[in-house]
Amino acid sequence: MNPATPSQANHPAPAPSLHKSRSAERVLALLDTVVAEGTLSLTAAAARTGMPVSTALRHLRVLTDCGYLVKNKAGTYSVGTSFLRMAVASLQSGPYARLIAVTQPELEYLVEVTEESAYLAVRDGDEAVYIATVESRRAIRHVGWVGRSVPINGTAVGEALLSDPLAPGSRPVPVVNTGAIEPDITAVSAPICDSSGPIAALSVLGPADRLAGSRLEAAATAAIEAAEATSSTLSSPEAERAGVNP
Amino acid sequence: MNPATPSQANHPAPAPSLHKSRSAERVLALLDTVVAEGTLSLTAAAARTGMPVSTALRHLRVLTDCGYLVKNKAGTYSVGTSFLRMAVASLQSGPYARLIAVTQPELEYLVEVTEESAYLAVRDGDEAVYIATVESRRAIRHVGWVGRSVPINGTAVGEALLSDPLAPGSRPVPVVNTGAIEPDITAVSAPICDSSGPIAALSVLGPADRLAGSRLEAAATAAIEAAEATSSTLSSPEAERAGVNP
DNA sequence: CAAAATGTTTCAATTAATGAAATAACTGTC
DNA sequence: GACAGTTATTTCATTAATTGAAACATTTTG
Repeated sequence: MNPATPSQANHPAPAPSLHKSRSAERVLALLDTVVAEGTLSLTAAAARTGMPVSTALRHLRVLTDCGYLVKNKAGTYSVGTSFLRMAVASLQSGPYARLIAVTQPELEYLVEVTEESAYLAVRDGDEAVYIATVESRRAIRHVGWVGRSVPINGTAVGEALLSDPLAPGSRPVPVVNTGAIEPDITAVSAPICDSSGPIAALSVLGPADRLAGSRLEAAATAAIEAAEATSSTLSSPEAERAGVNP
Repeated sequence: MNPATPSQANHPAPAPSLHKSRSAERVLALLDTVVAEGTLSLTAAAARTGMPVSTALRHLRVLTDCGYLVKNKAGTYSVGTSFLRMAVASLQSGPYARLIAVTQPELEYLVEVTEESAYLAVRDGDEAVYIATVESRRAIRHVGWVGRSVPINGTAVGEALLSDPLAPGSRPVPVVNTGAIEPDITAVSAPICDSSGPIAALSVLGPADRLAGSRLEAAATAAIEAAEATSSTLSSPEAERAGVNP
């Protein structure tokens, strides 16, 4: 339904031997699909994941029994409260909690300076996922990419995440790209790094005709500044926290 | 590890016949446990979910192969980017997206008026889950309950979610409770309703000695006001949106 | 360095997942 | 309100796929 859906589940299973849990994978694929689509009927879910309806039904039942999905009166499935609980918990206390918290003010700063929407992205295999945003306050603005993922090659965020800031003499360079995913959208990205390299990236996204010239330069400067600020904040005090409990 | 963990997975399986997918349930239990704990070793995860290590390992591998979990160099597991993607997507475009968006300014209003932390909660079976918050700006404040769930009985949120605002003549009543979950914490809750009853609740949480007397009354008034504002905003224009695509 | 704990692999037994087909419940149409 | 079409649910025999004890490897601890 999405004309260009850059994300979607997984086909990472070329492993020949070694027992793999099929139903497990299937149940996860189902969950993923429903979350991605927001709402899905049984047959649609079965079709999307390529499994027989009866099997899909059984697995969807497991998911609803556990509260991860909810079956609305129309018979369709959507995310349930148990999944919500996990979602907020993972954002609140997972490994990315600090990253997201630290980034928030920087995103706000970027929006203030550039008047465009700012995003935080992390790497996911050969894709980059946008996991947080502060939207521009202008009428025309870039919205709704949180939760989306884009290829890591040929995009500004991707290049930022792949850049090697450890290479001697290399200063952080903003990556600018126009029209990689959608035409007329320009992206400026800068990497957030720890000692081992880029772990995330900040992106400013806006209309290509507006995000250009001196405004583009300003955005590039601001992005690097914000990303470096984030990097140093992250590396400074309490370095690693694994557990959740206070 | 949590002294009192009110949440946690599920034992909803009294069904005698009818094939149920065991590995599916197990993989979800594993995912849930890791998300709840933030970081977990193989043996710990196996113990928590009560399955043999070799089985847990196999399922954890499925989860890491799909990117839902990540295996850090220490050998422990934490949530991965694919799960993050789902998490933010579910908050951004799921059935609760509108609720959360509409509630945000109301939470901010509550914090402004009461100077205490404000939460949004929804029902999850016989529990209530806090899914959003705006924190008080005071030095002593209530934090960190997002993602947590509390029993629906004997708590302020719970009672708000159970209240019946449709009963003729009943005005919304704030529910106040002190020390239900933790001593010295007072909660004020008001239900957000649609035509069929409460669908969520707003809560103001603060230290019992501070959230009392006239301040408590002010909080109660504000909570009701905010909840009613949310209710009417939700019910007014575009009533239902199921799909995600623009 | 020995001992203990934790992580990983193997493999045969059999459980438990699978999916085609039959049935039931809707949905819309005339 | 009956008909065709679509979608959801149940059944059930087959067998593929999951399981877990135990052996082995690796890391941590004393």
